[in-house]
Amino acid sequence: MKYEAVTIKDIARELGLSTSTVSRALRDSYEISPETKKLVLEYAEKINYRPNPIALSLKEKRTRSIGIVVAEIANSFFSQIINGIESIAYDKGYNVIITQSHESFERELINVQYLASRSIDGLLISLASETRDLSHLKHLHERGYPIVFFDRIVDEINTHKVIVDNTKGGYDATTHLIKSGFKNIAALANAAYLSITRDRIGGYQAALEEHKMKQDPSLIKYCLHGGLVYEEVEQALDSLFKQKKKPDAIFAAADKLTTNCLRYFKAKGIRVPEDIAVIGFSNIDLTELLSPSLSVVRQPAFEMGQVATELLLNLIESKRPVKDFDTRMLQPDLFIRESTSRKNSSL
Amino acid sequence: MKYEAVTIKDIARELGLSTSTVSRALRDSYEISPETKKLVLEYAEKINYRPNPIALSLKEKRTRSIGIVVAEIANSFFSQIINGIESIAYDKGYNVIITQSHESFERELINVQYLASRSIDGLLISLASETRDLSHLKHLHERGYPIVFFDRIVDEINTHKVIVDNTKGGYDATTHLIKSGFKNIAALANAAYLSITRDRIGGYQAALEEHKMKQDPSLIKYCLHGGLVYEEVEQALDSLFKQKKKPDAIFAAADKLTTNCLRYFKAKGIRVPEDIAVIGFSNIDLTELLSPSLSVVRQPAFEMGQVATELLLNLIESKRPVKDFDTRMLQPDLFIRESTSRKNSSL
DNA sequence: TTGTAAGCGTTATCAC
DNA sequence: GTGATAACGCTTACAA
Repeated sequence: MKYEAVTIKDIARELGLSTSTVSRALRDSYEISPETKKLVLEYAEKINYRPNPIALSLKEKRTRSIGIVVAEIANSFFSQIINGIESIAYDKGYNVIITQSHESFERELINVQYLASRSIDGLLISLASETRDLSHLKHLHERGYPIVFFDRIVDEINTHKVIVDNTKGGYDATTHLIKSGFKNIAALANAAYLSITRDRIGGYQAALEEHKMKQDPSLIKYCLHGGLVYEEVEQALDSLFKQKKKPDAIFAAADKLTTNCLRYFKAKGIRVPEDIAVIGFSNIDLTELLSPSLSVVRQPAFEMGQVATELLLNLIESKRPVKDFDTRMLQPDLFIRESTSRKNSSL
Repeated sequence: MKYEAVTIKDIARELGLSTSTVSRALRDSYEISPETKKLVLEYAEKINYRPNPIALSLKEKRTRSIGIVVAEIANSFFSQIINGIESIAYDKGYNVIITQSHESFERELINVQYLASRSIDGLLISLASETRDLSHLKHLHERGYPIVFFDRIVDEINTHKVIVDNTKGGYDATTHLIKSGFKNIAALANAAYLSITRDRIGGYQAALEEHKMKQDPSLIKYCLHGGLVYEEVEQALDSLFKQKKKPDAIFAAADKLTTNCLRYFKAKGIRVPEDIAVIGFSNIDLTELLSPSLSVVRQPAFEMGQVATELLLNLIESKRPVKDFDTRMLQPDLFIRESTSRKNSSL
């Protein structure tokens, strides 16, 4: 069943006016007599006329919409970012179209192409963990299409970017574990080639180095899909715990990695923090309700969404091609709770 | 900076052909000579031509997109529904536009109008808790606009609907509490006029009645925004605990109500389940990691999204106006965990 | 086999 | 103060 909307033509025909008169009356143009305006506005109201944004987009070559690609809206970090994005976008009269990649390159490609071709005016994207080939984004960027990266960024494309200081986050988390007296600190990370992985693990390593702790590469495990599937985390942890020297603490460098880690320990009867301490890079909002309550590095996600959107709208509304691009770095916060507290701490 | 896409005109000009020839060549029409086709396709490929879907939409009066309005994507129930919706929609070649009402009537109105003004072919909606005036949806529905309601539905609009058996969910949860020996069972619900509230509380009351328990209206508290803001829940619980006869168990009839309830108990030092038992109507995926693990009524959210989408696509693709509408009712599941276990149970 | 023209809904420009 | 026309990008009768 096709839904037929009311158009300016319908109004014009009904009132015996031309479409241009109706159009002008609706936009309250000074050229139109008060009587005609009243007539048109009242009739439009009566039949509930709404301008067709598709037609407007075609004409104006802009849609007043921006597109988002994130891995998973079910992830608190991303849903908080989205709320930040919406808060700015709506204010400026832009609508927001949300899509999910589910960490799949193919899905990301489809979404980016759909969004770009649908003539959204600009794109906010955090890459899928599978994504290594960036040509789909490079093409768009080369043609002047406004893109802002957040969270998972890339060096190859020179545009605005918003991230948290991931190196510091990893460093702070690890330093906290070291100072709490843990000796054998493992790390569980997303795909190795992602910017967030590189930086967070970099911070972890820097902390170990600074405290003269020996570095054991076999203590770092990577999950290609960021722990989206439990089995991935299970496998990583299985192999971690099969080693002779078992870790006494673990730094989980992403949301899903953290929760699936906790699931694993619960399933295996491994106690936190008695048998192993856990600190997560996580924005889940139930951390204080977990058992034990969870120590985390938390990102200012809402703010990240806001900043990214402001940068994108700048790009979109700029009159001339933008050459100078910013990379904004926000600060993460460390929240220490029960999951990393050790009674026999050296502190 | 405006992004200028390649059009058929550009190709036509470059190759010295007419736009119609180019159009036909691109769609592999039988009328076009192999040589011309080859020429056009190769050049289109070379300059990375993509048809403008805005123009197509204007022409075809369809967008192959469907719109969603939910209260909050940060709510697991809704994000699971959305995943179900996407799973069907993508399969059928439809794209999905997600919007949030944040339980606000005004925001819902804006979203519905944006979506309906022909950016999408049909609408999937769960009402905002604030929404009492349905005229925005009635208008659309009367003009034949395809709408499917899920979760929070209304009687006044006759179209396809998908819900869970909320009455049974409320009944099962309450019966479980009664059988576990709790005597003074309170209920915390969303806005009173919502379908889900009516049914879930109806089930709660039916269970009390069946077991000849006295019904105390002051044990039922309503939160106008479904517990979206903590203060709302705090206020409800404060007033609940100020009463002389304090509840020994509580049935929290929605996701955010449940988690904010737990937050409140944690803050006040009220132990669960020793001081009060808690059962939630919730799809959060961390229930087993909470302390104590949480008993819940869980909805088949993914499936609900799938069913709703199938119904919507039927409406959209139907050749004639649909007169017969379905209300599909799915079954909720009861998961019993620690938060409702009482040592001195009568069982 | 290819080109011309109309139309989708809207607005800007130019007439009257 | 109002109307006719062209244009946005595309498809499709209808002509040639």
